[in-house]
Parts: sequence; C-alpha cells; structure tokens
Amino acid sequence: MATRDDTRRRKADGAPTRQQDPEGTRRNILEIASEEFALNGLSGARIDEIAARTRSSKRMIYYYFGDKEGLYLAALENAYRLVREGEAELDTDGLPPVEALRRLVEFTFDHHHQHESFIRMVMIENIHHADYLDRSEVIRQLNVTAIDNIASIYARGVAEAWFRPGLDPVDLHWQISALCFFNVSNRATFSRIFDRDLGSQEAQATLRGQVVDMVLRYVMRADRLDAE
Amino acid sequence: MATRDDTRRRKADGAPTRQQDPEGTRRNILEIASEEFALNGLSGARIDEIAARTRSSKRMIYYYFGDKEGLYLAALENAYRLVREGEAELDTDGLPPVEALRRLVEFTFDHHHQHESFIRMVMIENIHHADYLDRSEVIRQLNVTAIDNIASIYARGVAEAWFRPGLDPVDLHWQISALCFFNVSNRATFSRIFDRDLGSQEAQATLRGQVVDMVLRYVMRADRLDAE
DNA sequence: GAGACAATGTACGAACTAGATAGTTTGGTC
DNA sequence: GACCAAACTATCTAGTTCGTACATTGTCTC
Repeated sequence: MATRDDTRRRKADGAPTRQQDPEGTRRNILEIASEEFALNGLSGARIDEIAARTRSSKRMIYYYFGDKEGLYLAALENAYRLVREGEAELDTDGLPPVEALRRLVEFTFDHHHQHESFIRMVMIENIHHADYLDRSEVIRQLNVTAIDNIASIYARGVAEAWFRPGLDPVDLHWQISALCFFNVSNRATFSRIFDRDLGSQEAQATLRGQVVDMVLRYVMRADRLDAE
Repeated sequence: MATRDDTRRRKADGAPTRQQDPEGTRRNILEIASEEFALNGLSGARIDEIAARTRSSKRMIYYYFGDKEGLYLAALENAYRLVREGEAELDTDGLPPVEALRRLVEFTFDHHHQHESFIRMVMIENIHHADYLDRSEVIRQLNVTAIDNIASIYARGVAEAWFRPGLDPVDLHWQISALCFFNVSNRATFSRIFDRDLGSQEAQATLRGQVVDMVLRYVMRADRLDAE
C-alpha cells in the first residue's frame, strides 16, 4: 500500500518536509500503543503515556483511532496480522507427513516463543471475554486459514498410514496451540512456583522436544511409534 | 479458626448485635474483591466498586488490607488456597497406575473448568509477570505438594512397566496443566475464531477425552497402548 | 493563489480514583 | 464504671485520566 519505507517523508532534494505524514504517524502510534497494551492491558495502559512515547500527540490518537477502545482494537488486529503473516512462511509441502507435523509443531512452538507480546494480547483479550475480537471482521478471516495447513498434513498422514484416522484438524490445532501458548503465557507463575527458569535455553529446548513428542505420539498409529 | 458460621454475630436471644465482626467483615471484603479482580484485573478493578458491593466500606478495605495491591495479593492467595484445598480431595492411591493417571487428568480438567475465576487470576498474575506471587510465601508452599501425587503415580506406573521411564513429574504436571488451563483461559478467543462453542457440554466432553488420551499416550509404553 | 480540507499542536476540563483525615462506637478488662 | 484498643462511619482531597474545544499549519485542486 505505502510505497515509502521511511517514516518521514522527504522532498526530492532529500530534506525532510517536517510534519504531515499521516501513514507514518498512524503506524508510529500503533506501534507504541501495541507495546503499551501488551505490557499493561486495556485498563492498565495510559493514553497519555502512549502519546508521550509517540512522535505525535494525544490529539492524533483520537484523530485516527477515535477512543481508547478503538486504539486497543487496532492494536489487537495488528498483533494478529503480524503473527499470521509470519506463520505463512512455514512450508511443509515437500515433507513426509511425520516430518511435516514435527516441523509444524516446532515452528508453532518457536513462533509463539518469539512473539510474546502477541501471546499477551491474546491473554488480555481473553480476560475481556474476547469482546473486542468479536467486533473485528479482520481477525476472523486471518485465522481460519491457519487450519488448512494442518488439515492437509493430517490427511496425507492418514492416507500413508502413519497417522490414526478419526481426528479433527481443529482439535489438533487446539492441542498444539494449548501446549505452545501455555509455554509463554504461564511461564512466569510456573517458573516461580517450581523455582525453575523455564525461559532458559535448556528448559525451552527440553519443553520443545516434549511438546513435539506429545503431539506425534497422539497423532501417530501405535504400531508406527517404534519406527521413524 | 472461626467457630461462627454466620457472618453476623448474634446475642443469646438471637437478635443481631449490629457491628463488630472482624472475621466476617474481612471475609466479605475478600470475597467481593476476588470476584472483582478476577473479572476486571488489577488495574481494571475499582476499590470504590468493591467497597460498594461490600457490606462494609472503603475505609475497612484499607484498614484490613493496606492498599489496593495488598487486597489483590490477598485475593490471589485466597484463590490459590481454595483451589489447592479442593485438589486435596483427589485420591488415587488404590487405583492401578493407568487408571490413577486417567483420574488425575480428568480431575484436573474438571477442576480447572469449575474454577474459572482461579484461572483468570492466574492469567492476570501472569500478565503482571508473577510479581505478586513472588511476594507471597504462602502460595509457593501450597503448590509444591501438588507434585507428590503425580510423582507417585508415575513411579508406580514405571515399576509395573505400564509407563515408559525417563520422564520428569514436574514436566508431566506442566503438560497436564497446559492442556487443562488452556481449555479455560483461551476458550473465549478460540470459540470466536473457529465459531464453535467450546463451552458446551458436548465440546467439553470431547476435549476432556482427548486431553486424557493425549497424556496417556505420552506416558505409556508404546507396546501397552493397544491393551488397556 | 484561493479555497477546501486534511493533519497537527496546545490547553483545558469533568469525572474518576486511590487513599487520607477525623471522629465514633463497641466490647472487653481491671 | 473508667479506660483502651480494635472495629467502624462519614467525608474530603490530591492527583490522574480520558476526552474535547479551539487554533494553526500543510497540501492538493482548479
């Protein structure tokens, strides 16, 4: 959409023309707002604080996003969009089913781990009973396609007799999500209660392996578990 | 501790003596506060609102709990205590390992499902990076014992050659928690995105069965999966 | 270069919110 | 029944916080 990659507009001679850069201002506000909402939640985030950190002003927040809830919704949509775009990079087409599923789980695990602020936004949204997500047409469209990949891997796996039949791709997605999401969302309390740093590289590597294992053991036929 | 089960004190003749019931007042405040914090989060909850719903007053909140954070911490500790007390009711001692583990998972699944506001408190606490849990001696003590049960089931299962060796009880607890927690914590967003009511009885029954299955398949030896 | 409209800056206000101040009542002790 | 600490009531306040009114500047079109 925007052909400019710099946030500030420039004249032909290269000198910045100061103000008036709607696209850049909007993006700048959204970035800061996303950080603040992910960190502090909807009620915890402060419009004044967001405005202060912006290159712009509070006036502009209301100009572009209407009110606090509008800004929050935009931040939520932004978070989903970013993450779903990243997910599109996963390509498992060439791989045999078991490898493909392993890749999918590993990728999901890593991806969630790398996008903590997305996880936090989803947590916050769940605290709000998904009320804002409900108002967003955009987000629903983004997500449903995420099932296609897993459905095709599973279908291939069943056809080639590696996977047991009768499972639902959406349920499978639920299970993978549960394990990968919890790893990020509940790390703080779990680490403190059991006095382990689950954020450390070793702990993450262990958990990752176990999550992959758990999903594969669930999906694969029992007689295939020894092989592969 | 308190031998009185009524929140209001009464004279011998049965007439209430009006004021002065410290234990009852404290408990009443804590109950309302727990609801409000679980519903709205730390920053979302309003002291005035809590006070208004109380049989007592705002002054009493500060009298007993110091400040808003003190009240929140008390509510958090209360939530953990309630749930852990409930968990103590599970008894798997007589059961064979596979049955015992199945019972444990089913119980955890149901228990989380029934204590949504506890789940919400943990979510909220994770949003706050477990800062308040960190300050609480009480909570840590409550939790560590939760591992004992699972550890003993697992040990028996390995000894009787039903379970594969080499697994860590805390990791096992993590995995069970992940699935059971996610079921409640992310139900709202998941339901909306995939347009399924995951809260319905049928959906819950299905998910429960799958979670049990997933854990058993993970723990059991491959050659035992066909049997039992 | 005038007119129109989009984008932005500044200052302010009304409502809210956590917490404080000041004082009263109750129940037990000696 | 004098005394006192704990329990409790009513009212006030300093500081926030969201949102807006008003003025100004930039940019595009004809």
